Amino acid sequence: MSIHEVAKMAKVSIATVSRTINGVPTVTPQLSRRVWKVIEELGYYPNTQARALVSGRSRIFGLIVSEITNPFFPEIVQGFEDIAVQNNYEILTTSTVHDPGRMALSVRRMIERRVEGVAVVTFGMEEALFDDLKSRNVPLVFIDVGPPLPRISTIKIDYLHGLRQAVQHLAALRHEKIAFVSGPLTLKTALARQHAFMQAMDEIGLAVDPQHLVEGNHTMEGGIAAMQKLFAVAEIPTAVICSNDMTALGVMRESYAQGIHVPKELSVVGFDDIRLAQFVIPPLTTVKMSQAEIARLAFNALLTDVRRKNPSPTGSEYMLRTSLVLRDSTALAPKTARRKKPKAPESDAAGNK
Amino acid sequence: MSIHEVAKMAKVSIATVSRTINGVPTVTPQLSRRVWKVIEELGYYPNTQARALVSGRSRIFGLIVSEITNPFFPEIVQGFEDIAVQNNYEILTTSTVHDPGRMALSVRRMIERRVEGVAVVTFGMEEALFDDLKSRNVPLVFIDVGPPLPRISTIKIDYLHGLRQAVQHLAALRHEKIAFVSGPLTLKTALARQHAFMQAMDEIGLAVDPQHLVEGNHTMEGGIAAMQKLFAVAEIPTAVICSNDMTALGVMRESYAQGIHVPKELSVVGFDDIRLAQFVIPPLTTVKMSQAEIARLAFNALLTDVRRKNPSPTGSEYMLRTSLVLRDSTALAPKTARRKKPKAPESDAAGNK
DNA sequence: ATGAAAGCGCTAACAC
DNA sequence: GTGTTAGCGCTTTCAT
Repeated sequence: MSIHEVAKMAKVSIATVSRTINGVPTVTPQLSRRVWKVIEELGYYPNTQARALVSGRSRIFGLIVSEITNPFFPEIVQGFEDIAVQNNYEILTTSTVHDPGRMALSVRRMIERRVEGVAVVTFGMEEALFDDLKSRNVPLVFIDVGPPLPRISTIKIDYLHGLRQAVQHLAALRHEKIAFVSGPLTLKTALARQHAFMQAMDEIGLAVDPQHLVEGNHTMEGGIAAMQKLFAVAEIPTAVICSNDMTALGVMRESYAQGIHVPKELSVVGFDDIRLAQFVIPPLTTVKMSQAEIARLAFNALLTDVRRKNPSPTGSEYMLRTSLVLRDSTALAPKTARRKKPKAPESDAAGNK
Repeated sequence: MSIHEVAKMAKVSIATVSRTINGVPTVTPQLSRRVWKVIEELGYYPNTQARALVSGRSRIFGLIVSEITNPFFPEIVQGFEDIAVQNNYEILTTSTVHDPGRMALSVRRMIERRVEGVAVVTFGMEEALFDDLKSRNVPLVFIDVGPPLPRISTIKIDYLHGLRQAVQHLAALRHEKIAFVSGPLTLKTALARQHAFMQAMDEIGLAVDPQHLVEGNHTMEGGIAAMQKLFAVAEIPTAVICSNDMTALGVMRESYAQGIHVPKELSVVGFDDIRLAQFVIPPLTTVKMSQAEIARLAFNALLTDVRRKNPSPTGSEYMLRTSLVLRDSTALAPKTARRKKPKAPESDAAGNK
């Protein structure tokens, strides 16, 4: 079943069928109707491969994520698909699972399928992996990183805005000993978050105890470990801001295990605002970095670039604001800072004082 | 950059280049080396659209899921991608977000891209939506449902096996009043789970109090609501099995809110074993329905079907076992069944007795 | 063992 | 306004 059958049944040339489908205005309404009728009857759908081949436009955008099973990404994938669908684009999603080999393979798959652009939403990456894409002038969009090159867009995240709100929110609740659990400091984005936190603290004249700066790894386990470190130091914090929500969940979990009540004894703030943040107990106060918005910005960056005849030589930049979402994991600082746990082990520390 | 450039540089015909790439054995090793060398140098990647067009095989499988943002699905998507990559298949994932319109659109997108097969992993669906696919003889694989038609495979889930283990596990812990929170009973899969539960209870001679059978909706909110109902009845259960993990999380959350300790006062069992089940507090005992295995079975069903010349007239069936995973949300039944909450409202019921 | 050529289904000149 | 035709990049006969 091809355009030819439609043409034959409608008694027109294949060119007319093509024009009808593509809405070329020269086609007589009468003919157009006839053609559409046949198309419906036959249940004809154009072959996109043939279209792509002849037009040189695949109408596919690639989306590379770190790992689809990380709760941060599905919302982005969904958002990306939603907009793609509206624009008659298909989306080729690949998950690199933090494996450089898979990443390289992703790029290869993208090229083989002749995607028109690629959105790269990953934690950390080797830029060299994208050389094949760059040399082919495939529009690219990155988060936070990306050289000022033509056909390369960057979505900058304004970490400071949300983190400043978080810090000031805690300060308003009389917290002074505010800890920060970072992500892996090899990651630029993790570093940027930590810097933003430091700056926000500095702005309101709050000192950061070096012991209150601990490195996590953006996982729940990392949060648990970080929490253990934090509560082993002399001066225990009354609030902790985490570099991402999974870390915050880990901190909350460990707090629960240690019988430390959140938020009464410890305020916890996350970052990202993954869906799950609403559902944990207590619902997590966090800095929202809208995944839907990232998807939208990334898609539009690509679309804009594809349509552009002469790409700007310096690439394009987009900005995403972050902002605090208040939920129930933060509260007024306790009057007297909690001291280190008594050494005597309790058989049941969980939840009961 | 096309096969022609490679041919020219290697001083062979395009046919030879094609044969080399496709590993046709007639090509002289010497020529083959020459061609491969040029391919490397040029960074040439074959155009899959052209390949698909001429060969009639797109090397794409479709994967339709209910919603990628539901924690149940990402693991399936990842598993599917992993196997697809190994087999040089591309995967076109679409998320229907429970919208029949989006579902219809999904099917359309699949047809337009000429996928070679489609795996449908959704909660409930209108079979009619797949008529277009069926009439085109596109291999299909469904979970649990699916008519015995050629080119249609079904993955049957053995709910009973895991649920029987769950029930017997609880019985061994001296539980007798075991409640069940079902999914929406309009869903065949939800119904099947409930039936399996009933049967498992029946097998060991345990009666199910009708008040202990409440309908949820496979969301956390549904679990919360169900839990409230369950603890408003005269005879309060000591254990509750949930039709899926999200429901179980809701039940646990509401237990926490009501100050009911899990597992000391209430044992909770989930179903699915989503990744998150390991991370909640306490880690959830649940019936595992391996998402990776579903992905594997579905992909292989499709691959098998694609390769088959004469499809079996009755379709194929695959079976997936479920089995209990023990974690910390189940424990010995309390000696004396907890009674209904005292009417006097407590300002702080959470966690403290 | 290799090359020439037909053709997959479509779009876009170009004619009329 | 509509039809004819030349490819798009590849695979696959069919010759040689």
